[in-house]
Amino acid sequence: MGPEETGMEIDLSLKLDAQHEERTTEDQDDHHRQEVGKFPAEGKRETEVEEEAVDQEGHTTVDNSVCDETMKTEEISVLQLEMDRMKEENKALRKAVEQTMKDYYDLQMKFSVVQQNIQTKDPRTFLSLTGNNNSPSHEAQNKGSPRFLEMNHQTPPSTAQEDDAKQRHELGLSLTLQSSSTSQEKEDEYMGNIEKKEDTPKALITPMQNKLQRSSSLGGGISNHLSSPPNRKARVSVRARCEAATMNDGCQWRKYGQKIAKGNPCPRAYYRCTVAPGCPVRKQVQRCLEDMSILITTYEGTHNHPLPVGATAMASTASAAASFMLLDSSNPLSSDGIMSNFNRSAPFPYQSPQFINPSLSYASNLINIHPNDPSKGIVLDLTHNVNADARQFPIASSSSQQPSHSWMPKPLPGNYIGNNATNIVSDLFPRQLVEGGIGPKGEGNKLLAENVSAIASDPKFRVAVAAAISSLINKETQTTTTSHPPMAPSLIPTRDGEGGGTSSNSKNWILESLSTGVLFKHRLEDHTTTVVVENVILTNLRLSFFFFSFWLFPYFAL
DNA sequence: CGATTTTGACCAGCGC
DNA sequence: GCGCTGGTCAAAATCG
Repeated sequence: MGPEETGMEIDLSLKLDAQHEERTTEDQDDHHRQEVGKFPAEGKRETEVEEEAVDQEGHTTVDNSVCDETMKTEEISVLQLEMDRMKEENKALRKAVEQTMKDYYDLQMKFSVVQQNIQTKDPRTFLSLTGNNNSPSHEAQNKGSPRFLEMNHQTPPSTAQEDDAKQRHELGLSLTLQSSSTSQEKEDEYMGNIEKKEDTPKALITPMQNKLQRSSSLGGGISNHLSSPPNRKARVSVRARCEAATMNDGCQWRKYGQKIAKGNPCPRAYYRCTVAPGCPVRKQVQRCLEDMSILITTYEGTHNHPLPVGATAMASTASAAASFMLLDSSNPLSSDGIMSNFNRSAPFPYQSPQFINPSLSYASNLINIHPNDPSKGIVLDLTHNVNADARQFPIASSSSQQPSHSWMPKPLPGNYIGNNATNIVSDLFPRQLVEGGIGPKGEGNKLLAENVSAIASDPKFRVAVAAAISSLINKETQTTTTSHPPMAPSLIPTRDGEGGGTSSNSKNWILESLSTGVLFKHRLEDHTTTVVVENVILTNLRLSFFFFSFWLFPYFAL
């Protein structure tokens, strides 16, 4: 598995070989000494032997026995020479291996020192997806020196296709390293760092890979590449406006306790999952002190059962968020290389989002690691209302370099989460390209704006995206073209009577699954708008699934 | 009557 | 060691 193991294997085999060779050599030497007992010196050189033979020949009469003996001696000498040469070679190899091992351990030491330095600098981490944080509360939370988890899209599109499999393989490898480390020491170290009051038996915690696979079997499917993380409880807080006592997330919960927590007069309720007996998942529900309409739900743990359809997305989100937690560099795990691998192999859609487009402030309001206590996990903030605050659709266009459109014309009253979801979609696919067969620039912009608005509000687009992501995640990479995106009416809510059949605008979505992404073609009267969702999905299935489920979650939650 | 909720008791972790 | 706090347990109450 790991380099350590490989190294050990090599080392071991060579040592065995060496021992074997040495022993054989010694045996043969002994044998040689016994057979050719009259040679006084060990390892006598061939010339010397020959000389001696000649000397003997010169002084004795030709005798058959002597002749045989001489031939034998020559043969043995040749063998001995061969053995000497092999010994030398073996010595050199052993030196090389020792040097390699030494270098490896040196590097390992240096690496851990570097990791320690990084960790001691600032334990606070803020995970930002898109841009600046406009929320005052968030600004306050982010005071100090938060360390940004930059997940840049560093792979150029041209090489992305080629590197894709490699990258995923690499990611998988790094995760495998984590989950199946043979080093008991590392495991102990890790177990000491994770929540010490883990009351769930290890065996009960389902590896995320299995879980995601199960989830995907319900929600559209995800293939492999998701290696099991170590047994760490996922902990995700969701802030959402909700009038009811608890958010409907699709799972069955049973209340088992209630407490008045310090600092908040609203009681905190404790629930456990009752979908399957022994399911370790818990959730805590508490109203926000500042705004009683906000319900803070904290999920913890991993389901040990297939999820009800409605719960799939949320649970997947929790799982994926948990995997984000693993990327938190304050986490001991990341010191083993997940993060470095992740940075290398899992490019994030935005190039240093904080500095590229400050207006892309949305998702940073949505997802962050608990600012005061990273151990509390990830906070998904779904409470922000959507207003037309110049939220931009991050696209490039053939007719306009910087199109600026409000994403959704009107927020749906009382449906904050749904609106957010819509925006999430825009943030999820930042590399979308819209190529319109549009005329002059000004007019083009206008048309483009209309198109984009239409696209944004088209439930079919969501269906198409969902189907595409499902199929991609589910794949066996489909290279064939699928016309008319498969409908998933149960997943995507219809709005204003739309959905299901022909949409009101006679929109026609064509979905093509490309090796580098997904292509959506949309015919609106005489233009065809093409939306390409590139690479974002393919490059990192974990991220993609997180986004995917995050995007769909609000539909289930309502 | 079984499932669920309520609620006081209990326990463990943590800081002083 | 003690007190505080968060989390869980389990018996009683309630609900459908």
